[in-house]
Amino acid sequence: MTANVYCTSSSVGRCRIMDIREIAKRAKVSTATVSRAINRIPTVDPQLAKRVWKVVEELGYYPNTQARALVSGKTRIFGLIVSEITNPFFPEIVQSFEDIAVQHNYEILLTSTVHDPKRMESSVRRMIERRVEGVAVLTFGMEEALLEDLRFRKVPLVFVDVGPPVPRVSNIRINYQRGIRQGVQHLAALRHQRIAFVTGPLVLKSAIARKHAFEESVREIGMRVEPNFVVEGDHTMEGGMLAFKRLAGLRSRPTAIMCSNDLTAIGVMREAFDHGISIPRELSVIGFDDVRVAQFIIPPLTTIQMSQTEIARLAFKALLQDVERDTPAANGSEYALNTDLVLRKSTALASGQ
Amino acid sequence: MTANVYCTSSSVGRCRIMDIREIAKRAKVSTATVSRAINRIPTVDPQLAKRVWKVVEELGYYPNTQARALVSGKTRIFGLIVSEITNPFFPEIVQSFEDIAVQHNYEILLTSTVHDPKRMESSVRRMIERRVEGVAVLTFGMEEALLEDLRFRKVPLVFVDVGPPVPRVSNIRINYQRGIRQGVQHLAALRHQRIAFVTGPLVLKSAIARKHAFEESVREIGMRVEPNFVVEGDHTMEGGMLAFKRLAGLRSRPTAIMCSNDLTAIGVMREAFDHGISIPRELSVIGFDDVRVAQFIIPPLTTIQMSQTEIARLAFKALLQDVERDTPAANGSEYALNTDLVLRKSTALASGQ
DNA sequence: CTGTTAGCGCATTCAC
DNA sequence: GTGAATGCGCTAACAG
Repeated sequence: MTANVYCTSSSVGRCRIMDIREIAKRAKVSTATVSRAINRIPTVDPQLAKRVWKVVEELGYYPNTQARALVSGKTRIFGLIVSEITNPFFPEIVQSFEDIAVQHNYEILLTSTVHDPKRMESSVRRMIERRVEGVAVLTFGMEEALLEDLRFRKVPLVFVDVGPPVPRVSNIRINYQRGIRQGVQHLAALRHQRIAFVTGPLVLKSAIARKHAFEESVREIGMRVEPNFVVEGDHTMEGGMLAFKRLAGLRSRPTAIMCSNDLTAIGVMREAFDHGISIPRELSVIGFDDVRVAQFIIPPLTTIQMSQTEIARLAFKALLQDVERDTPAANGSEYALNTDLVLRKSTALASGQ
Repeated sequence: MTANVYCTSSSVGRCRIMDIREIAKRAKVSTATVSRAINRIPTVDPQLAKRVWKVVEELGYYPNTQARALVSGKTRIFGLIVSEITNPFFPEIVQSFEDIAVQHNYEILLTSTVHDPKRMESSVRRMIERRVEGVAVLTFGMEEALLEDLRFRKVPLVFVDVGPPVPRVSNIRINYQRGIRQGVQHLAALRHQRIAFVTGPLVLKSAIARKHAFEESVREIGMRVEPNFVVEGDHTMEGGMLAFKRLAGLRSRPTAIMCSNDLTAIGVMREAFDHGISIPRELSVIGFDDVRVAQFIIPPLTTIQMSQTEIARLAFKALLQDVERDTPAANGSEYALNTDLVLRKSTALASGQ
């Protein structure tokens, strides 16, 4: 394809890109016909359509999406708000989301809040300004105030895990209990009596939910949760290291540690290594998320999987459904997502027994 | 801020968002004045400006960027093409790039090629359709054909590392030699005689450049490169594992392995672990990139750092400069970026000596 | 089935 | 310093 442009003498050194009129002129049809041909409206005469496409190809013409959006009211952009793209949990989702978006001719407006309310606010503003047709919120529990601005504008929303049960908002509910129960029972079966849990930042609903799931799972099997064994982390590797230090300082140390996410687990393992503690021989560790790198660290991390691909798929589906429906839609849809333990090499029989 | 909208009876159940006319009406000024006020044109009467802003705030009005772009010809979008967002090297760049973009009121159109020529092509198409004002290409060496389409449309481009020296294209040249030489000399100082190198995919110019830098550095200190010790990887952890298997199968095994990127190094370490080989006691490993997780794996990875923040900063700067210049710009700018060894715990004295 | 026409929401001429 | 009018590139009525 030769991407031709034509230059007007008036525009010094600046070449005007083709517009629909130029295509129409060269194909000897009206602009309306060009528009129809390009949008593959079936009622257009195949002869003409072919002529149009020929010119389009020859000149490397690409419709101006801004103009298109302006008149049609459809921008074909979905917003994607994540807490931080540098958390390895998110890139997989972004990738999958993009894959699907490309298939559906949608574009993505990706913003991250970096846990900063100001950035959260600006994210929402950017979404509104660009007139996204829907927004997937993957912050796992930040301010719901933001939501109001979007909801008010009737922008379809899908929340992962933490969405409030308000009308017109879809939710992907995650069954934390299932995977975490599997983890706890796995450790119990390995004769661990002293199981610790490093939480995420407890301002996040998802972190609270995981903590509750842990406590519930422990109680289910007739054990009690030692308060000292539940320490707050922040879902970073540094936080995991800090948490381990606190745990290591205890008189009676845990023989197993479950973590609210994989980064935390990696930090815990790293700090344990610095303390000369061998994993899994002296300490069992279980993560959460199953980020890609989890299977490559040493030892490979036993963790609880939450399918990133599936999250992306469901989120996109929810948004697309809302957009394609012409009736305003009474209630958002609800999706459920399971979590499951995946066994690797970071757990073993409790040593002291 | 109360994001008011007004509903017309004609639009059943659908509320019209404010437009500039509605603001003008309520502020009792013309649309031109509203436009000027919003764009902070200094010649507008402060009284009127205040009146306009008051209404804007009250109604939660956000200008329609599509319309704005259409008339001004400026979309305020920069494209960012990466090879794959799931490679932990990129999220940091994306994050930094976004941070800067937000400051400058730019939006990012992020696309990944996933090493697929089709996706590369569609990336370029998406960029053109959305009329981005510039594109940063961080694929480290994919087809340059794509470039033509953009270059032809006079879209400012900045390449990292692999840009051809064509007019109107900026480049961020990376000094691989510097960091890799440091790595090689570090290993030599540790008395390693048998140093292997796991390359990236050799279709990538950046991978070739790293390999050359390695070979050159080895020769510089009077050693020769054992051909068997240079094996091709693919910049993934799986590739690293495979590469190590090949290296482990050699009669005379290397005592140190340098890798073309950190993922490869992590794969190598992982496979070495499976072979019961202890790092760094029996094998020294050096990575490249210094991704965040490198400092948290066990043992912490000695690697060659290439500042992701700096890459993002330079790329954005190059684009912005091109955009703000009104004269078409003869030649793109050239930037240089250094690489440096960062010592951690994955290297040690050669054991067999 | 095709062409003509009228906006989409805004920035930017021009008169005033 | 302000307002009325024009057009950015395209789609959707409508008329033919």
